[in-house]
Amino acid sequence: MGKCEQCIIKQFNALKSLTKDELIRISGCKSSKKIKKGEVIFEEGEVLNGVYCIRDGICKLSKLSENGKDQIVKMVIKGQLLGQRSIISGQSSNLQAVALNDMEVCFIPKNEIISDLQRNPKFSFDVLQDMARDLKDSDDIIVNMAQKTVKQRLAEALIYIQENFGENPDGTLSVLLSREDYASIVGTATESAIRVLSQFKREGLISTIGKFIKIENLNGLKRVE
Amino acid sequence: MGKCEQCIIKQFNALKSLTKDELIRISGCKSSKKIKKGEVIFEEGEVLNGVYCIRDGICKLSKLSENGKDQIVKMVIKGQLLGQRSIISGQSSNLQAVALNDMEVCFIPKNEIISDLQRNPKFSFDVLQDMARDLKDSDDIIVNMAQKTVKQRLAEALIYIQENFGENPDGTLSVLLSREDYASIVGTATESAIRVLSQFKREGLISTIGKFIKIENLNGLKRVE
DNA sequence: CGGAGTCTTGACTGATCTCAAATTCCGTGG
DNA sequence: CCACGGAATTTGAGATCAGTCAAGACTCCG
Repeated sequence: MGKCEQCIIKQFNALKSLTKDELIRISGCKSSKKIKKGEVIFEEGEVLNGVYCIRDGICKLSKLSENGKDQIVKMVIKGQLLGQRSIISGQSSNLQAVALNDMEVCFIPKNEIISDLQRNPKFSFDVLQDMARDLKDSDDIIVNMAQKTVKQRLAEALIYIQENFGENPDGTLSVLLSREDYASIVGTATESAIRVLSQFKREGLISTIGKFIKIENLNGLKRVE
Repeated sequence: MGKCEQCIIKQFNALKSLTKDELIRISGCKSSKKIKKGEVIFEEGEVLNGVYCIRDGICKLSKLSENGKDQIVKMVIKGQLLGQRSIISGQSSNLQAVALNDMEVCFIPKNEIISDLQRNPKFSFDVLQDMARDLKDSDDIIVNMAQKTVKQRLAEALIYIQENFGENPDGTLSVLLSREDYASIVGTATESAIRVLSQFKREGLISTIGKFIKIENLNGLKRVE
């Protein structure tokens, strides 16, 4: 099992602010896990006993709305922490986490994290900054959901995915999402998402290679109204 | 000018976790301010030099969307802190703050807050918990915006306002909002908000006393589909 | 008694949802 | 290697929801 002190992944999240001693202690009680595509990491309402440090892969965080549809609220990627919010607030998770591809994660028990939060102000401030960023992102999403059309939201989602999750050698988006996932991100019916994607394709804004989507005209997508 | 050490308002926010010495220091450099209804506390994009502790009144936090409409993201009430997110992330504010009624606030300079955050883990953890709660609220709002109808969202907004901001002796909602404000909360056109409110009134779910709204049938509102 | 601003209602248009019916894709078993 | 069945995707058509524009009513204030 790897050692946290030497793990490069921590550079990308708040764990980098822990001291060497703290990392060694965490290293001793963490557990590594492999999670397969489609597997549930935790359920909505589940009490989390720790946080996950994502070493590889991507997962979606979603919430079931009263009308029975899933809404994807956030996607978490390699390098980031998962479950911090629930651990900090002490509440059960308000979201479900599902792997979007094969993942490798390290599970760090709740007590370790909490005690570091209360003892290491630098670490705690770092987590605070992460959450401040998340909060700003959420505000933006709220405004988009409330004020923009499905077409605009889908265009922005595609751009966001390309910019944040990267692309394959052939230029296609590296994250493979079903049409239903796209609909869940945008907050619309699956058929509506499909229709808009078809339209983008007809207009030459995107193309498809197998099941993968490739952005052909970034500026065009940005200008969608 | 009042002393923070003795101020009861701090019971309701993270400032309660500061030590007596820290409070005395803050008390020495804070400034009290009165803000009139409708006045702008800070603009979107403005760099904040501190946080506001709200001693009395309510304000709305909104963001201008690209289509020119304001979206209210959150309302902040007596007892809560305003501007923490921007101070922590070090970014300019992503929201505009406008007083919804006459307010009394204390302004605490940025440096004081930051230094306390970095030195007092209990305070820092408290702020962390506040933000964790805000984040959960935001998730819920995203799902509602994406999946619920205008009618449902407006019904929930009315219930939220009653539960969180209280009511006048005659049972009307104590916060007086314009129809445009309601539309901005729900994320819809002013006319749509008006129409739905009229409908609620016809159906006996709410009534109006002057410009004030009174909830007549709470269960009815909860059952709106 | 005028505005100016807010509120209300009507009529129309466009966006989105839903239900239904093809069509394509893909893994499994023969 | 191919046929088959189920799932995902695509398209169509009609119904519903919500946005826009326009006009009139109401309120507040000087």
